[in-house]
Parts: sequence; structure tokens; C-alpha cells
Amino acid sequence: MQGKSPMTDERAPQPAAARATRRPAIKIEAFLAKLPMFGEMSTLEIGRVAAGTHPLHIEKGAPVFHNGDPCTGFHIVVYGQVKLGFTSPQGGEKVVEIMGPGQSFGEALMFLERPYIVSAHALADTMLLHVAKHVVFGELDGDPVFARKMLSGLSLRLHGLVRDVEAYSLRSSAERVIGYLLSASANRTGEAEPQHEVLLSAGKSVVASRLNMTPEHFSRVLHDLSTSGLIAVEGKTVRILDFNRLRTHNV
Amino acid sequence: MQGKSPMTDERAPQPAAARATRRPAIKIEAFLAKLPMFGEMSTLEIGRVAAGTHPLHIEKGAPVFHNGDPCTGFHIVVYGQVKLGFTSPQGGEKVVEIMGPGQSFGEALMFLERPYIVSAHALADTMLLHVAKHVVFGELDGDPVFARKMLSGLSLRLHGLVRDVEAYSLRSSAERVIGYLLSASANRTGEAEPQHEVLLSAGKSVVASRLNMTPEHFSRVLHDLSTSGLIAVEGKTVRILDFNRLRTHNV
DNA sequence: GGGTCGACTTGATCTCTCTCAAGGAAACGC
DNA sequence: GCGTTTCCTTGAGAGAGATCAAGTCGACCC
Repeated sequence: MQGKSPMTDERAPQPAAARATRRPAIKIEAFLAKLPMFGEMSTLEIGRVAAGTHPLHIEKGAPVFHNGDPCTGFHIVVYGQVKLGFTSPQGGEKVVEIMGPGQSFGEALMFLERPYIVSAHALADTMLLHVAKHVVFGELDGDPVFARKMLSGLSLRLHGLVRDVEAYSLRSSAERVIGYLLSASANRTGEAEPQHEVLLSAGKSVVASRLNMTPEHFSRVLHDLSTSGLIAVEGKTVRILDFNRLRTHNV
Repeated sequence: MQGKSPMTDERAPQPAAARATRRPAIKIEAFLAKLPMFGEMSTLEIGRVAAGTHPLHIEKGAPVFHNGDPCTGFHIVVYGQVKLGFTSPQGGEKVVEIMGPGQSFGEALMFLERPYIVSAHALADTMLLHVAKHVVFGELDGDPVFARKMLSGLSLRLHGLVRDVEAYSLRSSAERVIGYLLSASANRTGEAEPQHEVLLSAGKSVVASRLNMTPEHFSRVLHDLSTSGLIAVEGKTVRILDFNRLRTHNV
């Protein structure tokens, strides 16, 4: 669920002082070239894309954009973390996705030429790249490989969303929590052993909202799973004690 | 929510006898050319696409594909109606989308090269066109306009799904029903007056599942709205009596 | 016409999850 | 160190919606 960071790891934050004073002066071209989306582009193309790109530094808690803002391109996370979510008129919030380094968001809206329907906020001090719409459209015209990658990217997002809809509709909260833990523990780099230690990708309230439940209920589910000896929770770290029983746990 | 039919209207079913004996021998090229997706293609291109297309007739209730089946292309509804949904191991079902004439489904899976995660069943006697994957991939390479349309199509689907997630998470069932009625009543052809009569796009149980609620509960909500004088239900027809009060109805 | 089948409605009850309200506990600032 | 703030946990109660079980209605079929 969490992308692999090509530049930095949000899980090992630098001291606040370093963050505030020395912002890593990244090489945009080099960064872009490592992303799957631009993976097979020529240096010429990468250069053109980089020219239409500008960096954004967003402080923890600050918005990247709001529901209703016009969309002028899409964003890529360099370091830090961004949450995408809705706010209901009554004050409720629902987190749709948590994006980490190397992940991008806002492509779909860009193609639709509509304003955003979600808002985005930084969960940590974050650096983003904003890629202007016209650059993407320009490259799309001459580069079928890029078009294919873009299509794959959107399809993947769509696939994930459909899975979410399934989870929200057909699974109980406990099942969603278990699913989250198992997928977070899955080794991203291949078929290897799943990790026994899982680090929650954000604060518990945010994860709870992502899983469509209240923080209170999330806390209780975690507690129940601990009591049953399936996991052990310590802060943001969850140790999975029994994969098999966790997978087959009834509610 | 329901696409406009370029060929026929599923809401005015022909007599069963006619359906069974005379299947309209449609001209594939002409049909494809009317779809937004292929709208600006040359006759040459349309011809190539048509050559990679084959028609499917699915009886009411029969499956188009199942969860887990490999994906060899995507489908377009010519006439009839198809529901996309999950089935839970415990027997529950959740309808994700109801597709009518002119609408297509399965593109995302095609780009991902993964098996289906939903299943598709015909809700009426239905004709589909199956467009082979390789044809799409071929045209994509040489036709940036087509690529753009494909990207728009996927983005639109993504957008709809995000809206669904918002509705499931932040809105009550009554609000979802109201939202469904209002969007079904919206005049698709422009900014004109909304329709006062809405025809449910499928049987009530299917619509209920689409809205993430049980048939019983859907029935009760409809009943309540009727009692409040906001709508009048007669079979599959819902007459909207008071748009303003319906829009602002509290729960 | 009566029978059967499927779709819908209505009622009674249950339960999962949310809400509200406090109480800890770790993180941050000074 | 100590207060303050923010985050998380725990408890008690309420509510939206699900489930289970009949019952009604209309369409279709001999």
C-alpha cells in the first residue's frame, strides 16, 4: 500500500532542525527518472517534464489543495506524507488515501478538467513536485509508452478503489483492520517472507479513518486482537504474532 | 449515472419473442463510431478495432465473467444491462455498478494484466461487444487522441468511484437514496429541467445493493420519503414531488 | 381461475458501530 | 522539570441499519 521511497524514508525522520534549515536540494531530473511513470523516458523528455515541474514545501498540517480548487496538474511526493480526504458539512472527515514518497495523486482530475473533489493535507513536513498539466498532455502526444504508463497508473488506482469499496461493503471493521495489517506486512519487494513488524503508516486516527471507522473503534479492535494473542501493539508498531490465525480470524 | 443509449433503450424491452428470434444485426463499425471513446477515429482505425471485436449475447441472469477470470479485453454494452459486483464468501452480494447501453467496463483490468476482481451478470437479455486487448494496445501506440480518450474514460470512472466512497462513508442511507434519485432525474442532455419521473435503473434489490443497503431498508426509506410527501413510488417509477425539500431533507 | 414464482413490503428484534464523556500517556515547549 | 497539548484508550449508552420471518402483491403459466 505504501510506495517504496526512491529518495528518503519518512519512517526515519531527520531531526526537526535539519528539516527546517537544510531542505535537500534534489535533482528533479534524477528523481523523476526513478519513478515508474517516467521510467523509460529519454533524457530529452525528462528534461521537458522537469521544466514544467516545480517543487512545493508543505508544512505538517497545511493543505496542498482543497475540495473545489481547480486542478492545474498533478503532484508527486518526494518526501513526507499527504492524506487525501473528504470533509462533510457536519464536520466529519474521511481519509481516502495516504500517499508516501514516490507516489503521485491528482492525475485523474487533471484529465477530467474538473475541480478537486477531495482535499489534500500534509501529515508531515513534505516536499512535493507539481507537474503542470500541459507538460503531461504534451508528452502524451508523442510518447505512447508514457501514455501506457499513465493508463496503468490510473488503472491501478481504480483497482485499489474497487477493492476498498469491496472492503467497506462486505467486510466488518475487524476484517478491514486485519486486511490492512496483512497488506502492510506483505513484503513489497517480492515473494519473500512477510514482515512481522508493521509500522502504522500514519497516526491511529488517520489510519482508522482510512479504514472507515472511528478512532475509538479502531483502538478497541486492536485491543481485541492483542487479547486474542494475534498481535502486539506498541505505539505505532504492530507485531504480528500469528499470521495464520490472523488470516482466518472470525470477525 | 446512466449513459445515453446510442442504439436502443433498455427501458422499453421488446416482446420476448422478438428478442429471442430476431437479434438486431448491428453494424459494429457504425456502433463503435458513435461511442465517445472512438469518436474521432478514422474509418481505417474503426475498421481495425471492429476486426478485433466480437459480439456476445448473454441471457438474463447469465454471467459475463466471474471474479478470478483472466481478462482478455473489455466489454461494451450494445443493448441490455449488466451489473458488476462482488460476492462475499458468506453469500452476500454488493453491486458496484450497473452498466447500460453505450457504457463499457473492464478497461482497467485490461491495462493491469490481472484477473477480474468483480463478476459481471446480465440483468436483462443483453448484447455486448468484446474488444480484444491487443487491438486496444495497438491503436494506443499510433493514436494519441485515443489514448487521451481512454485516460479520460478511466479518470471518469475513478472520479465516480471516489464519489461513491464519499457517499458510503459520509452519508446516511437516506441521503444516498436521495442522491441517487436526484442524479437519476438530472437531465443528461444539458442544463435543462430535471425530470420529475425517474425510472429505477434496475430492480429494487439491485439498486439497494448499488447504494450499499439492504432491500428492506431501501424499501423503508422510499416509504418514508413518500410519507413525507417528497416522492411518489409506483413500481419502478418514482415521481419527485418536491425537488427543493428533497435536496435539503434531513436524513 | 387458481397456482406458483419472484419481487417487494412490513414488522420485530438484534448488533455492530458511533457518540459522548473521561481518563491516561506520550510529545512538545519553556 | 513541569505544564500543555495532542493523541490514544476505556467506558457507558444510543442509534442506524441488518437480520429474520411473515405477509402481500403482481406477473406468468397452465
